[in-house]
Amino acid sequence: MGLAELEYGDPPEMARRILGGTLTAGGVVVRIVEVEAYGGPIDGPWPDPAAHSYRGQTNRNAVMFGPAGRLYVYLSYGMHLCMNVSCGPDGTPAAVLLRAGEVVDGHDIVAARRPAARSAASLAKGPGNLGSALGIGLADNGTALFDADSPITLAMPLFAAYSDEIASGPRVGVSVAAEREWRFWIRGSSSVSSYRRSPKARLVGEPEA
DNA sequence: CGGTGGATCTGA
DNA sequence: CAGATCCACCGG
Repeated sequence: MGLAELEYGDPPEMARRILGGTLTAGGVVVRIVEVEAYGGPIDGPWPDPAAHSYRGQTNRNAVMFGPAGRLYVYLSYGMHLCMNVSCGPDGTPAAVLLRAGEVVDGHDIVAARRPAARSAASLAKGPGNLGSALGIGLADNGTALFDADSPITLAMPLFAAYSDEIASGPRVGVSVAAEREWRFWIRGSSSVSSYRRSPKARLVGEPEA
């Protein structure tokens, strides 16, 4: 069963549902322990100025405007490939950014890809490292994650994490809508990335320095 | 802390 | 077209 067969919730709800799910790609299995929710354009149900889709559809973000359960890959800061799962109905962009995971299988493969990792817990810690751990490329953009024949698949958790196991806070690196607590992680996981507020982050109405 | 790095978007 | 921006990471 994929996202499309479930009833849709708002992006934070979909983000919570994905927590604890497992991503599989080329012999590597990762359990997702940290995510962020992103909405869409100003005239949609979840206006979100921090979302790539906020200013409308472009060639890069087109996947988020399609059906749910597809992988949206983008290049961040010129060097890191980050992964999102589209989670809105077809035509209504919303996405969940996959920020960190615990490597469940394929440690050797990941270790070879991530020589800089200093511990097992940091192999897929942080969105760029997660993409690197799974060997994701821009060519994987658009992959149908709930198609068993896809090279990359996402399995939803059999049981949703209890809400007292999930913590939330402001999104990382987001300079607008910083008051919105749309980042979720599994409390106690050592693979959750360390929080860094965007250097430019301001709450709505907060005066400019 | 600073250096690194490239696709993408915006507005001339 | 050039310039600004961007949902980071690493080493020191």
